[in-house]
Amino acid sequence: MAAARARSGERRAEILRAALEVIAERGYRGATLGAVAERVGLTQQGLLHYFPTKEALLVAVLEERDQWDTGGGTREGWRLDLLGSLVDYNAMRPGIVQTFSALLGESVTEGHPARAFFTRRYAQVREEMASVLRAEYGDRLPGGLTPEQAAPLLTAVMDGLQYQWLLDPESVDMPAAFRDFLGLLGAR
Amino acid sequence: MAAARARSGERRAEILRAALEVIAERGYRGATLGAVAERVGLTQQGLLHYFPTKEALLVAVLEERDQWDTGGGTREGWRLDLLGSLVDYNAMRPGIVQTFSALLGESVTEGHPARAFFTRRYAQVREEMASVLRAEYGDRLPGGLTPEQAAPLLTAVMDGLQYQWLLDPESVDMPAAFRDFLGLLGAR
DNA sequence: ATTATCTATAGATCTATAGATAATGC
DNA sequence: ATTATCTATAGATCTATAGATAATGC
Repeated sequence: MAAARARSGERRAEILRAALEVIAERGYRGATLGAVAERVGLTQQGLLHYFPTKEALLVAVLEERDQWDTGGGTREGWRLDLLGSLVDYNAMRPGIVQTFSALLGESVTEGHPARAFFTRRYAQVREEMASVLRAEYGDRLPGGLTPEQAAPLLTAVMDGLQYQWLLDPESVDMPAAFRDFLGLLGAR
Repeated sequence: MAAARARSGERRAEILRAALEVIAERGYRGATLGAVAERVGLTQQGLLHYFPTKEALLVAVLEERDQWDTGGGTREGWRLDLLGSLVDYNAMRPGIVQTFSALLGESVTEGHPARAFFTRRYAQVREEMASVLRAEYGDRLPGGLTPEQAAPLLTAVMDGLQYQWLLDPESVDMPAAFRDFLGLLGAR
């Protein structure tokens, strides 16, 4: 069959895309291998040929998502004014934001396979944020905080706004609110 | 049996406590009626005598939790300096925070029974926060934002810090970080 | 009578394993 | 040979319904 001509790498990418959608809709625990398989025209058992367990599929989704989040590059090179644009960009991708937010919420439950991933990720994001802030402002921001104090707040605002926005996009202007916060950090 | 002497109201309260624990550990979708029942020494079918469906149990948990969150009273009467204490208090109740955070995360998925609850709740919390801020500062906070601009940020910081703290309590001093943020809002 | 619980069980799912079959690449 | 898929199926669960039994409150 012509469709079967797709190389293995493409098939895996298709599956990851489908998994991202299904997780956005139902979370990881609520997602089923069957639902993901159906979206790519495979049986559930056919899908297990590419990812041997449901957990392996989640891990692959997380690894890919972490790259997307940084726009392909590292967060290392970021500048503060790019953060606002990142939030603009996220506001155009509700599906991705929803996958991420659903997984973050689930990850605090016991034995969740994404827990270690998120713990590690946040430690890293806080460090990178602090370093971006230090590059911009030095050891003390105009608002009075140190980069290390501001970093967890910056991260918290991004995540917290995402939930409010996902639940009620009409009422919450996520990018504007985030810029308000950036203004607060940088106001002298 | 002596244990059977507990009145129906007490039994329901026991079940709600157990449900809160199980949801903290596994989320709503991951929680099973059997696990909740076991904790109160009932069979799964016995539990369904008190709450006819799993969803009815969740709704009851949410209603009770919303009261706890306000410390028993309304949020209406709050003053800004009490918010810091609320976060101190939350830092002593990781189980409750975890239940709440797990449900919030799940609630953005499709058809989740807590979704309407959270949407309503956040609209209300933003209004109440704005009104607290207006009572304290008038139409413009020292940091330069209006109460309506600051309210979603305040809410976002609380929620976002909770996730970072649940994932890594050693690395995140949630109450201190929240006070840093309050300082930012109120700094002239 | 009503309330509290239990046993039995139907009816749905879900993940993962086993093993067959067909196509692809040497 | 290896890769891609499929059918069959084992083995676990899970929610919810039906109906019995025992205790409680009039």
